[in-house]
Amino acid sequence: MPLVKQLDGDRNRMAGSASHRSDKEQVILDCALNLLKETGDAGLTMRKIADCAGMRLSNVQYYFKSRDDVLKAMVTRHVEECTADLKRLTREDPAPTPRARAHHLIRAGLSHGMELSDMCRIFRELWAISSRNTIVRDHMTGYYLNFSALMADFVIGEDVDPAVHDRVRSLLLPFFEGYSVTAAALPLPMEQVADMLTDLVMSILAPR
Amino acid sequence: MPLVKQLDGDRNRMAGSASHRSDKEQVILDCALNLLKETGDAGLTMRKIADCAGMRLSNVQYYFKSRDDVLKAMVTRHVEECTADLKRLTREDPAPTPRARAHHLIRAGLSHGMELSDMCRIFRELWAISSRNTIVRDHMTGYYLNFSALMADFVIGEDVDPAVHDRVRSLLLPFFEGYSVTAAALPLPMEQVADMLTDLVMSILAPR
DNA sequence: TCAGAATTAGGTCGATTGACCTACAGCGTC
DNA sequence: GACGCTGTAGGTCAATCGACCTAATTCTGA
Repeated sequence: MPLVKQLDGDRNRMAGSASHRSDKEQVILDCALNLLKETGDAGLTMRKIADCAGMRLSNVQYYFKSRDDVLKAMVTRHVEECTADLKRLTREDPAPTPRARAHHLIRAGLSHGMELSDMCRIFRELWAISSRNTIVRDHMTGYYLNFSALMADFVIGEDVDPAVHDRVRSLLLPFFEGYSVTAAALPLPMEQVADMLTDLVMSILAPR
Repeated sequence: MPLVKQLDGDRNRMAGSASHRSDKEQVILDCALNLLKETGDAGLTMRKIADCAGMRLSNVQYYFKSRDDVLKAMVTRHVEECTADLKRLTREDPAPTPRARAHHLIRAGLSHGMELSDMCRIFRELWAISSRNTIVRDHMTGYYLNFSALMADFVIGEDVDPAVHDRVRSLLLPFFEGYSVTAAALPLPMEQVADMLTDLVMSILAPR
């Protein structure tokens, strides 16, 4: 049941992901993420985390000796999960053509922003925090680098012209993130935006 | 630099020396915006505002009776200034072709995000706050509606096919906002992203 | 079985916060 | 000269914060 930190280092060595941390640590990070989403950076306090997790303040501080440690671990886990979500999506859809794959990916990406999902709320907080926190900023940048490459791989494969690959990444990543904060102010419904963006991706793949 | 708030009705107040009040209010809002940018929502406190503005806490509270009132006034003023900036930009550039105007606008828009400008830092904070604050969210949505329409007007004029107008807005606005948080993770330098985005806008104007 | 490590309980501490309050100076008006 | 309003000063208040501390308790491995 318990077994905590000694194993942490061991597991983390392997291929850099998905380490099994203790149950309590997971509960703490769950609560921290939830609090960040609901109340923002200012509302994310050690006491509220303890309250939400059903433990004492000192116990939370036993697992994470400072608030900043909670933040770091929380961000690390969150971006890993987002990456895993994308990988799952790309494995699920066997669409045969680049256009079909692009459209499927784009619809999924935009629908997150459309509904102001939990994920988007969390990212808004992380963007703000990353303005002032180098560690969070580095995690975000690394996540985006990986995420955008995975998207382009899915849509057009990995062995096409690298310049085309780069352009697809440089279109999809900013657009997805920006859509999540501007969706409510756009004149077109999501479906039409998705169609337009799909067309734009295709125009990159086959320039006139 | 200021010139924004004059129109809000403070002038035609009965008591004399009404401009005194306006001046102090502006100083307070300047300090609040600066604090938001530097220290985030959590670091924006009434006492720090007073400290920065060189007045007593009670004096700040005389002009804005609660922290939330400061926030509202600050956001109102900020989005007004950003809109004025865009209008200035569109008036300055007399480029004759849609492509030249689009490129000029895009270069300006992306360069903000590229350098993590003050404006971008503030918007990151506002996005986070707007997840939990209806008033801020409404101000942001209104700003984006107006801003994206101004951009499309500038690039293609106001009397083209409304569907084309809507598509240009729906491409530029999300991309600009998203670029400001993903620029560091994109494989292409800003210039190439600007060229690509310009091409994409033109492909919307003249579909094959 | 039992020493020591892992975990939990229950505080204390100084610092900071927003809201609120009273006092008072300067001013124009009645 | 009394009054009312604006603006400023200075302070109180309960609430909350992160960090830290000590002691008890539970678990584990030799």
